[in-house]
Amino acid sequence: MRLARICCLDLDTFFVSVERLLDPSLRGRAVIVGGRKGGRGVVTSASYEARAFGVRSGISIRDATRLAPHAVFVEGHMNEYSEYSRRAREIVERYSPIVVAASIDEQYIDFHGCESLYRAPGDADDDATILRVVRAMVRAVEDEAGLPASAGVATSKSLAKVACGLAKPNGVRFVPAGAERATLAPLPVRKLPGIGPVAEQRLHELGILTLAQLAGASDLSLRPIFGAYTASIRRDALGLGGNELGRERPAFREHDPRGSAHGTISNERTFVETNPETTASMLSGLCERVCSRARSRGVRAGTVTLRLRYADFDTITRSKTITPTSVDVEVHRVVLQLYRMARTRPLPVRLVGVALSKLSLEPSQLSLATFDDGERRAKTVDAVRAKFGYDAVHLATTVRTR
DNA sequence: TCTGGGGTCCTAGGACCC
DNA sequence: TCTGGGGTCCTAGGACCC
Repeated sequence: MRLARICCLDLDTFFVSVERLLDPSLRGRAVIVGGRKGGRGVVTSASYEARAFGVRSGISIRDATRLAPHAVFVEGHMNEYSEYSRRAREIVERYSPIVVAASIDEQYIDFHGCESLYRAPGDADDDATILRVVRAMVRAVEDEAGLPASAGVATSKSLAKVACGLAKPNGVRFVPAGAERATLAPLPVRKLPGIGPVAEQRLHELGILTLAQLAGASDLSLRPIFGAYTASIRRDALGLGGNELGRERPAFREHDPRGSAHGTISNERTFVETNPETTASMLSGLCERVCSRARSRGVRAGTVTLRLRYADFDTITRSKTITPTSVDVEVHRVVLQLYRMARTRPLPVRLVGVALSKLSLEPSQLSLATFDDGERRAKTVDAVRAKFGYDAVHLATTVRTR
């Protein structure tokens, strides 16, 4: 028997909320996080007052400036966001032991089996119990961490997220077992997680506008759009998706002492290329950054990828499989090699990026003898940085520009 | 919508091996 | 020298999410 026990909790306009905690004078005003007024970059979070003027996450700061010139523009405080995210999570963990962070402002909570723990005389049934508890949890996040939140509760992870979207702002939406299909049917296809602008466009071309139409479409018509996802997209459109919470996002386990060999470590920078030296220095700095992060996670990279975006936005990647390493100079050597291969057009670049993947765990920290000279040098750099800060040491090829 | 930065996962062709 | 077919790895690109 499926029960509505999966909860998606999302912090409303999270970055804006934190900025308002740091500076209470921002309350009630149009606030846009992402960059200085009129500058480069995109909006990462906009208050509802700013949204009233058409400002959305993802649009350029320039456009946001045009739409809402009266708004307060802030660049953002990433370290504070992580700290507040952690606080919200601690509160949520009091309500269920099964919590998975999907991003800095979104968590999934499994309440299966929690009914008897929370049952109270006034509750009409177990659903009522869970709904009451979720409301209390949302209130606690708001009261104790100062962060307004919304929540959706449903039988599957996908529908819980959709329900959370319907609950915004600052609400709770409960979709009981049996009501899944009716809840999803009238919604535009774009509301379903996994359907982005490209799939939306292609579905529209087929005359498929709602999730009811999507659920009824033939496999043959959906295959070219969703490929391997076809079956799961259809299940989600019917509200029959799975109730597993999935993996914790690795970005939140950077300093996990156990280490995680999963995923990718990447850094990229958009900049104005004034001369070849700026680009060379940028690449060197990115290599240092990703390698430092790899070492802090206790992993080595088996693949190095260079990413390069030209001024016309054409983006290419070049990658190379290597003997696993986390040593800056070794990664840097490969990156320069890839850069020489990739940089073929006579156009300025606007972005460079370095990614490490095919990660493998380092041997035990105790056996220092297993590290080669490069690795021992890198560990010394890490020790110096731990004491004096990241910028205390750099490769000679990384020229400080700030 | 003239477009930041961090990720995940899928596709598809070619190399290489058996 | 030409002929299969399958498996796996590597590489490049792209959709999507927050």
